[in-house]
Amino acid sequence: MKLTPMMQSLVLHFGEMGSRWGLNRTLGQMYAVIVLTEAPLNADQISEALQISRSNVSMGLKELKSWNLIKLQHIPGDRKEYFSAPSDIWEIARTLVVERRKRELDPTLSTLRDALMEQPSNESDEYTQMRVQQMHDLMEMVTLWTNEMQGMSSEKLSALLKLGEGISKLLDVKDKLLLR
Amino acid sequence: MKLTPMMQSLVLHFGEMGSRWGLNRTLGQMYAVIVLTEAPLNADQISEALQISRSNVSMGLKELKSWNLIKLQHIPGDRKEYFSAPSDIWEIARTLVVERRKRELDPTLSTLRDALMEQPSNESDEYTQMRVQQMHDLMEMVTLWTNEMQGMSSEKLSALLKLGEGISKLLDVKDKLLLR
DNA sequence: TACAATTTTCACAAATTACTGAAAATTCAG
DNA sequence: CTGAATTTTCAGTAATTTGTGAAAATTGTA
Repeated sequence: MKLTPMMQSLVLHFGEMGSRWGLNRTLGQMYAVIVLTEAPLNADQISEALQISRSNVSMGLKELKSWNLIKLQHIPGDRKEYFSAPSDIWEIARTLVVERRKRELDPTLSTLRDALMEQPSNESDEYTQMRVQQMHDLMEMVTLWTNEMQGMSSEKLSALLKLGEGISKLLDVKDKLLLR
Repeated sequence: MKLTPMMQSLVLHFGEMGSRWGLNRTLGQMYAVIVLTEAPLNADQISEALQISRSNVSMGLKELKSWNLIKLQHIPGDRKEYFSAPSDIWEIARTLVVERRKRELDPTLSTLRDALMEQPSNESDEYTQMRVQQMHDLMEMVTLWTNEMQGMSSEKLSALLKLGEGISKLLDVKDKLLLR
Protein backbone atom coordinates (compact mmCIF):
# COMPACT_ATOMS: atom_id res chain seq x y z
CA MET A 1 0.00 0.00 0.00
CA LYS A 2 1.52 3.27 -1.10
CA LEU A 3 0.54 6.43 0.72
CA THR A 4 -0.45 9.61 -1.08
CA PRO A 5 1.75 12.63 -0.31
CA MET A 6 -1.03 14.04 1.84
CA MET A 7 -1.25 10.87 3.91
CA GLN A 8 2.51 10.63 4.03
CA SER A 9 2.93 14.02 5.64
CA LEU A 10 0.07 13.47 8.08
CA VAL A 11 1.48 10.10 9.09
CA LEU A 12 4.91 11.60 9.67
CA HIS A 13 3.42 14.34 11.79
CA PHE A 14 1.42 11.95 13.93
CA GLY A 15 4.55 9.92 14.35
CA GLU A 16 6.33 12.96 15.77
CA MET A 17 3.40 13.67 18.05
CA GLY A 18 2.98 10.05 19.11
CA SER A 19 5.66 10.33 21.75
CA ARG A 20 4.10 13.47 23.22
CA TRP A 21 0.81 11.62 23.51
CA GLY A 22 2.05 8.81 25.69
CA LEU A 23 2.29 6.47 22.72
CA ASN A 24 5.43 6.37 20.60
CA ARG A 25 6.40 7.22 17.07
CA THR A 26 5.36 3.96 15.46
CA LEU A 27 2.10 3.79 17.36
CA GLY A 28 1.28 7.32 16.29
CA GLN A 29 1.99 6.51 12.66
CA MET A 30 0.03 3.30 12.81
CA TYR A 31 -3.01 4.94 14.27
CA ALA A 32 -2.83 7.80 11.82
CA VAL A 33 -2.89 5.46 8.86
CA ILE A 34 -5.77 3.48 10.33
CA VAL A 35 -7.85 6.52 11.22
CA LEU A 36 -7.25 8.29 7.94
CA THR A 37 -7.97 5.33 5.69
CA GLU A 38 -11.55 4.42 4.99
CA ALA A 39 -11.03 0.72 4.38
CA PRO A 40 -10.00 -1.59 7.23
CA LEU A 41 -6.32 -2.53 7.01
CA ASN A 42 -4.42 -5.71 7.72
CA ALA A 43 -1.03 -5.97 9.35
CA ASP A 44 0.84 -6.47 6.09
CA GLN A 45 -0.64 -3.37 4.57
CA ILE A 46 0.36 -1.31 7.60
CA SER A 47 3.81 -2.83 7.59
CA GLU A 48 4.27 -1.92 3.94
CA ALA A 49 2.75 1.56 4.21
CA LEU A 50 4.99 2.54 7.10
CA GLN A 51 8.03 0.51 6.09
CA ILE A 52 8.29 -1.22 9.43
CA SER A 53 8.64 -4.89 10.27
CA ARG A 54 5.67 -7.15 10.47
CA SER A 55 6.53 -7.99 14.11
CA ASN A 56 6.60 -4.33 15.03
CA VAL A 57 3.12 -3.95 13.58
CA SER A 58 1.95 -6.90 15.63
CA MET A 59 3.21 -5.31 18.82
CA GLY A 60 1.71 -1.98 17.87
CA LEU A 61 -1.68 -3.51 17.18
CA LYS A 62 -1.54 -5.22 20.54
CA GLU A 63 -0.96 -1.86 22.18
CA LEU A 64 -3.72 -0.15 20.20
CA LYS A 65 -6.06 -2.94 21.24
CA SER A 66 -5.17 -2.37 24.88
CA TRP A 67 -6.15 1.27 24.35
CA ASN A 68 -9.47 0.18 22.80
CA LEU A 69 -8.68 2.40 19.87
CA ILE A 70 -9.19 -0.10 17.07
CA LYS A 71 -11.88 -2.47 15.95
CA LEU A 72 -11.07 -5.90 14.62
CA GLN A 73 -13.04 -7.11 11.65
CA HIS A 74 -12.95 -9.92 9.14
CA ILE A 75 -13.38 -9.75 5.42
CA PRO A 76 -15.28 -12.67 3.85
CA GLY A 77 -12.97 -15.10 2.12
CA ASP A 78 -9.84 -13.63 3.73
CA ARG A 79 -8.17 -15.18 6.73
CA LYS A 80 -6.29 -12.04 7.69
CA GLU A 81 -7.41 -9.76 10.47
CA TYR A 82 -8.44 -6.26 9.47
CA PHE A 83 -8.49 -3.21 11.70
CA SER A 84 -10.26 0.10 11.57
CA ALA A 85 -10.89 3.06 13.86
CA PRO A 86 -14.33 4.14 15.05
CA SER A 87 -15.98 6.31 12.43
CA ASP A 88 -17.18 8.73 15.10
CA ILE A 89 -14.29 11.01 16.02
CA TRP A 90 -15.98 11.79 19.35
CA GLU A 91 -15.87 8.15 20.24
CA ILE A 92 -12.13 8.17 19.64
CA ALA A 93 -11.78 11.27 21.80
CA ARG A 94 -13.81 9.75 24.61
CA THR A 95 -11.74 6.59 24.51
CA LEU A 96 -8.48 8.53 24.51
CA VAL A 97 -9.59 10.55 27.52
CA VAL A 98 -10.63 7.56 29.58
CA GLU A 99 -7.57 5.52 28.68
CA ARG A 100 -5.21 8.35 29.45
CA ARG A 101 -6.98 8.88 32.73
CA LYS A 102 -6.50 5.20 33.58
CA ARG A 103 -2.78 5.50 32.90
CA GLU A 104 -2.07 9.02 34.11
CA LEU A 105 -4.44 9.66 36.97
CA ASP A 106 -5.74 6.48 38.55
CA PRO A 107 -2.40 5.18 39.85
CA THR A 108 -1.57 8.58 41.30
CA LEU A 109 -4.95 8.93 42.93
CA SER A 110 -4.32 5.65 44.68
CA THR A 111 -0.85 6.70 45.85
CA LEU A 112 -2.23 10.01 47.12
CA ARG A 113 -4.90 8.19 49.11
CA ASP A 114 -2.23 6.01 50.69
CA ALA A 115 -0.24 9.06 51.70
CA LEU A 116 -3.32 10.59 53.29
CA MET A 117 -3.77 7.51 55.48
CA GLU A 118 -0.25 7.80 56.89
CA GLN A 119 0.53 9.49 60.14
CA PRO A 120 2.59 12.66 59.50
CA SER A 121 5.98 12.34 61.19
CA ASN A 122 6.52 16.09 61.63
CA GLU A 123 5.21 19.48 60.57
CA SER A 124 6.85 19.16 57.18
CA ASP A 125 4.81 16.02 56.54
CA GLU A 126 1.77 17.96 57.58
CA TYR A 127 2.33 20.49 54.83
CA THR A 128 2.96 17.66 52.39
CA GLN A 129 -0.31 16.01 53.34
CA MET A 130 -2.16 19.27 52.87
CA ARG A 131 -0.87 19.52 49.32
CA VAL A 132 -1.57 15.87 48.71
CA GLN A 133 -5.13 16.48 49.80
CA GLN A 134 -5.49 19.35 47.33
CA MET A 135 -4.11 17.28 44.48
CA HIS A 136 -6.30 14.37 45.43
CA ASP A 137 -9.46 16.48 45.44
CA LEU A 138 -8.63 18.02 42.11
CA MET A 139 -7.84 14.71 40.46
CA GLU A 140 -10.95 13.14 41.86
CA MET A 141 -13.05 15.87 40.30
CA VAL A 142 -11.36 15.34 36.96
CA THR A 143 -12.10 11.65 37.27
CA LEU A 144 -15.79 12.25 37.95
CA TRP A 145 -15.87 14.59 35.00
CA THR A 146 -14.30 12.11 32.60
CA ASN A 147 -16.74 9.47 33.81
CA GLU A 148 -19.55 11.85 33.04
CA MET A 149 -18.07 12.33 29.59
CA GLN A 150 -18.21 8.61 28.93
CA GLY A 151 -21.95 8.59 29.32
CA MET A 152 -22.58 11.53 27.03
CA SER A 153 -23.61 11.10 23.42
CA SER A 154 -21.34 12.55 20.77
CA GLU A 155 -23.96 15.20 20.07
CA LYS A 156 -24.15 16.31 23.64
CA LEU A 157 -20.39 16.29 24.04
CA SER A 158 -20.04 18.36 20.94
CA ALA A 159 -22.66 20.81 22.20
CA LEU A 160 -20.84 21.12 25.49
CA LEU A 161 -17.51 21.84 23.88
CA LYS A 162 -19.08 24.28 21.45
CA LEU A 163 -20.24 26.32 24.40
CA GLY A 164 -16.73 27.67 24.61
CA GLU A 165 -16.83 30.91 26.49
CA GLY A 166 -20.51 30.32 27.03
CA ILE A 167 -19.70 27.91 29.82
CA SER A 168 -18.63 30.72 32.06
CA LYS A 169 -21.89 32.59 31.48
CA LEU A 170 -23.90 29.43 31.92
CA LEU A 171 -22.31 28.92 35.32
CA ASP A 172 -23.32 32.43 36.34
CA VAL A 173 -26.87 31.82 35.18
CA LYS A 174 -27.02 28.64 37.21
CA ASP A 175 -25.98 30.48 40.36
CA LYS A 176 -28.63 33.10 39.77
CA LEU A 177 -31.32 30.47 39.32
CA LEU A 178 -30.37 28.79 42.57
CA LEU A 179 -30.24 32.04 44.51
CA ARG A 180 -33.91 32.70 44.00
CA MET B 1 18.13 17.66 52.67
CA LYS B 2 16.81 14.30 53.76
CA LEU B 3 13.30 13.31 52.73
CA THR B 4 10.79 11.85 55.17
CA PRO B 5 9.53 8.37 54.25
CA MET B 6 6.23 9.91 53.18
CA MET B 7 7.95 12.35 50.84
CA GLN B 8 10.26 9.62 49.63
CA SER B 9 7.45 7.42 48.47
CA LEU B 10 5.53 10.28 46.88
CA VAL B 11 8.63 11.44 45.05
CA LEU B 12 9.29 7.95 43.75
CA HIS B 13 5.74 7.67 42.53
CA PHE B 14 5.80 11.01 40.73
CA GLY B 15 9.05 9.90 39.16
CA GLU B 16 7.31 6.84 37.74
CA MET B 17 4.44 8.98 36.51
CA GLY B 18 6.67 11.69 35.12
CA SER B 19 7.25 9.83 31.90
CA ARG B 20 3.54 9.25 31.41
CA TRP B 21 2.99 12.97 31.82
CA GLY B 22 5.22 14.08 28.98
CA LEU B 23 8.00 14.98 31.39
CA ASN B 24 10.47 12.34 32.48
CA ARG B 25 11.40 10.57 35.67
CA THR B 26 13.75 13.19 37.04
CA LEU B 27 11.48 16.07 36.15
CA GLY B 28 8.59 14.34 37.88
CA GLN B 29 10.67 13.80 41.01
CA MET B 30 11.96 17.32 40.99
CA TYR B 31 8.55 18.83 40.68
CA ALA B 32 7.16 16.57 43.37
CA VAL B 33 9.75 17.68 45.87
CA ILE B 34 9.20 21.34 44.99
CA VAL B 35 5.42 21.15 45.17
CA LEU B 36 5.35 19.13 48.37
CA THR B 37 7.86 21.22 50.29
CA GLU B 38 6.69 24.46 51.86
CA ALA B 39 10.00 26.30 51.75
CA PRO B 40 11.57 27.32 48.44
CA LEU B 41 14.46 25.06 47.47
CA ASN B 42 17.80 25.69 45.80
CA ALA B 43 19.47 23.48 43.26
CA ASP B 44 21.87 21.90 45.76
CA GLN B 45 19.05 20.89 48.05
CA ILE B 46 17.19 19.26 45.19
CA SER B 47 20.34 17.55 44.00
CA GLU B 48 20.94 16.13 47.47
CA ALA B 49 17.34 15.16 48.13
CA LEU B 50 17.04 13.22 44.88
CA GLN B 51 20.64 12.01 44.70
CA ILE B 52 21.15 13.37 41.21
CA SER B 53 23.93 15.50 39.82
CA ARG B 54 23.90 19.25 40.12
CA SER B 55 23.98 19.60 36.33
CA ASN B 56 20.97 17.38 35.95
CA VAL B 57 19.09 19.62 38.36
CA SER B 58 20.10 22.63 36.33
CA MET B 59 18.68 21.10 33.16
CA GLY B 60 15.54 20.04 34.96
CA LEU B 61 14.96 23.50 36.35
CA LYS B 62 15.40 24.93 32.89
CA GLU B 63 12.68 22.60 31.66
CA LEU B 64 10.35 23.38 34.55
CA LYS B 65 10.86 27.07 33.83
CA SER B 66 9.89 26.53 30.22
CA TRP B 67 6.68 24.94 31.50
CA ASN B 68 6.07 27.96 33.77
CA LEU B 69 5.66 25.54 36.64
CA ILE B 70 8.09 27.11 39.09
CA LYS B 71 8.67 30.51 40.57
CA LEU B 72 12.17 31.85 41.12
CA GLN B 73 12.82 33.73 44.31
CA HIS B 74 15.74 35.06 46.25
CA ILE B 75 16.44 34.80 49.92
CA PRO B 76 18.04 37.88 51.51
CA GLY B 77 21.73 37.41 52.13
CA ASP B 78 21.91 34.29 49.96
CA ARG B 79 23.19 34.37 46.42
CA LYS B 80 21.60 31.09 45.46
CA GLU B 81 18.41 30.88 43.46
CA TYR B 82 15.42 29.35 45.20
CA PHE B 83 12.40 27.80 43.54
CA SER B 84 8.87 27.07 44.63
CA ALA B 85 5.59 26.01 43.05
CA PRO B 86 2.44 28.15 43.06
CA SER B 87 0.57 27.70 46.31
CA ASP B 88 -2.74 27.46 44.45
CA ILE B 89 -3.10 23.96 43.07
CA TRP B 90 -5.61 25.22 40.50
CA GLU B 91 -3.01 27.55 39.11
CA ILE B 92 -0.70 24.58 38.64
CA ALA B 93 -3.48 22.66 36.91
CA ARG B 94 -4.30 25.57 34.60
CA THR B 95 -0.65 25.92 33.68
CA LEU B 96 -0.28 22.22 33.02
CA VAL B 97 -3.31 22.23 30.77
CA VAL B 98 -2.20 25.17 28.70
CA GLU B 99 1.38 23.97 28.39
CA ARG B 100 0.34 20.50 27.37
CA ARG B 101 -2.02 21.99 24.85
CA LYS B 102 0.84 24.02 23.40
CA ARG B 103 2.93 20.90 23.03
CA GLU B 104 0.30 18.31 22.18
CA LEU B 105 -2.37 20.13 20.23
CA ASP B 106 -1.12 23.34 18.66
CA PRO B 107 1.43 21.76 16.29
CA THR B 108 -1.12 19.21 15.15
CA LEU B 109 -3.78 21.83 14.62
CA SER B 110 -1.41 23.63 12.32
CA THR B 111 -0.55 20.47 10.37
CA LEU B 112 -4.23 19.64 10.01
CA ARG B 113 -4.93 23.10 8.63
CA ASP B 114 -2.17 22.63 6.08
CA ALA B 115 -3.66 19.32 4.97
CA LEU B 116 -7.06 20.97 4.54
CA MET B 117 -5.57 23.54 2.17
CA GLU B 118 -4.17 20.86 -0.10
CA GLN B 119 -5.95 19.64 -3.21
CA PRO B 120 -7.04 16.00 -2.74
CA SER B 121 -5.33 13.83 -5.34
CA ASN B 122 -8.02 11.13 -5.40
CA GLU B 123 -11.09 9.87 -3.56
CA SER B 124 -8.91 8.33 -0.85
CA ASP B 125 -7.50 11.77 -0.09
CA GLU B 126 -11.03 13.05 0.06
CA TYR B 127 -11.85 10.65 2.84
CA THR B 128 -8.63 11.59 4.59
CA GLN B 129 -9.50 15.26 4.40
CA MET B 130 -12.94 14.60 5.80
CA ARG B 131 -11.39 12.95 8.84
CA VAL B 132 -8.80 15.68 9.11
CA GLN B 133 -11.63 18.20 9.18
CA GLN B 134 -13.34 16.32 12.00
CA MET B 135 -10.16 16.16 14.05
CA HIS B 136 -9.44 19.78 13.36
CA ASP B 137 -12.87 20.91 14.54
CA LEU B 138 -12.65 18.84 17.68
CA MET B 139 -9.18 20.07 18.57
CA GLU B 140 -10.15 23.65 17.91
CA MET B 141 -13.02 23.31 20.35
CA VAL B 142 -10.70 21.90 22.96
CA THR B 143 -8.37 24.82 22.37
CA LEU B 144 -11.16 27.36 22.85
CA TRP B 145 -12.15 25.55 25.98
CA THR B 146 -8.67 25.56 27.49
CA ASN B 147 -8.37 29.26 26.69
CA GLU B 148 -11.60 29.82 28.54
CA MET B 149 -10.13 27.90 31.45
CA GLN B 150 -7.17 30.24 31.62
CA GLY B 151 -9.43 33.19 32.29
CA MET B 152 -11.38 31.52 35.06
CA SER B 153 -10.63 32.06 38.71
CA SER B 154 -9.68 29.05 40.79
CA GLU B 155 -13.01 29.32 42.57
CA LYS B 156 -15.00 29.25 39.37
CA LEU B 157 -12.93 26.44 37.92
CA SER B 158 -13.44 24.43 41.06
CA ALA B 159 -17.18 25.10 40.94
CA LEU B 160 -17.31 23.98 37.33
CA LEU B 161 -15.49 20.75 38.03
CA LYS B 162 -17.57 20.09 41.12
CA LEU B 163 -20.65 20.11 38.93
CA GLY B 164 -19.75 16.60 37.91
CA GLU B 165 -22.84 14.91 36.59
CA GLY B 166 -24.65 18.18 37.04
CA ILE B 167 -23.11 19.45 33.84
CA SER B 168 -25.31 17.19 31.81
CA LYS B 169 -28.42 18.44 33.53
CA LEU B 170 -27.28 22.02 33.24
CA LEU B 171 -26.97 21.58 29.50
CA ASP B 172 -30.52 20.31 29.31
CA VAL B 173 -31.77 23.26 31.31
CA LYS B 174 -29.96 25.62 29.01
CA ASP B 175 -31.68 24.09 25.97
CA LYS B 176 -35.05 24.45 27.65
CA LEU B 177 -34.45 28.07 28.46
CA LEU B 178 -33.51 28.85 24.88
CA LEU B 179 -36.46 26.97 23.43
CA ARG B 180 -38.94 29.27 25.12
C1' DT C 1 37.16 45.81 37.96
C1' DA C 2 38.44 41.39 40.08
C1' DC C 3 37.16 37.23 41.75
C1' DA C 4 34.69 33.78 44.16
C1' DA C 5 30.15 31.79 44.08
C1' DT C 6 26.83 29.95 41.33
C1' DT C 7 24.63 28.37 37.19
C1' DT C 8 24.75 26.58 32.53
C1' DT C 9 26.52 24.05 28.72
C1' DC C 10 28.10 20.12 26.41
C1' DA C 11 30.62 15.91 24.96
C1' DC C 12 30.53 11.54 26.40
C1' DA C 13 28.64 7.51 29.08
C1' DA C 14 24.82 5.02 30.95
C1' DA C 15 20.23 3.61 30.83
C1' DT C 16 16.06 2.95 28.66
C1' DT C 17 13.08 2.12 24.92
C1' DA C 18 11.98 0.58 20.29
C1' DC C 19 12.74 -2.55 16.30
C1' DT C 20 13.97 -6.72 13.93
C1' DG C 21 14.23 -11.49 12.27
C1' DA C 22 13.74 -16.05 13.53
C1' DA C 23 11.17 -19.26 15.82
C1' DA C 24 7.05 -20.62 18.32
C1' DA C 25 2.19 -20.54 18.71
C1' DT C 26 -2.30 -20.18 16.90
C1' DT C 27 -5.88 -20.38 13.55
C1' DC C 28 -8.73 -22.38 10.25
C1' DA C 29 -9.80 -24.55 5.52
C1' DG C 30 -9.89 -28.89 3.55
C1' DC D 1 -6.63 -34.14 12.03
C1' DT D 2 -3.14 -31.91 8.96
C1' DG D 3 -0.63 -28.35 7.33
C1' DA D 4 -0.34 -23.90 5.29
C1' DA D 5 -1.41 -19.20 6.53
C1' DT D 6 -1.20 -15.95 9.89
C1' DT D 7 -0.11 -13.91 14.24
C1' DT D 8 2.66 -13.55 18.39
C1' DT D 9 6.69 -13.85 21.15
C1' DC D 10 11.28 -12.93 22.33
C1' DA D 11 16.34 -12.46 22.49
C1' DG D 12 19.49 -9.60 20.56
C1' DT D 13 20.56 -5.17 18.48
C1' DA D 14 19.77 -0.47 17.20
C1' DA D 15 18.19 4.01 18.30
C1' DT D 16 16.90 7.34 21.48
C1' DT D 17 16.80 9.51 25.75
C1' DT D 18 18.71 10.70 30.09
C1' DG D 19 22.51 11.66 33.36
C1' DT D 20 27.30 13.01 34.50
C1' DG D 21 31.58 15.62 35.29
C1' DA D 22 34.47 19.03 33.65
C1' DA D 23 34.77 23.33 31.71
C1' DA D 24 32.72 27.68 30.32
C1' DA D 25 29.69 31.39 31.30
C1' DT D 26 27.36 34.36 34.33
C1' DT D 27 26.36 36.77 38.48
C1' DG D 28 26.95 39.87 42.13
C1' DT D 29 29.83 41.63 45.96
C1' DA D 30 33.74 43.89 47.67
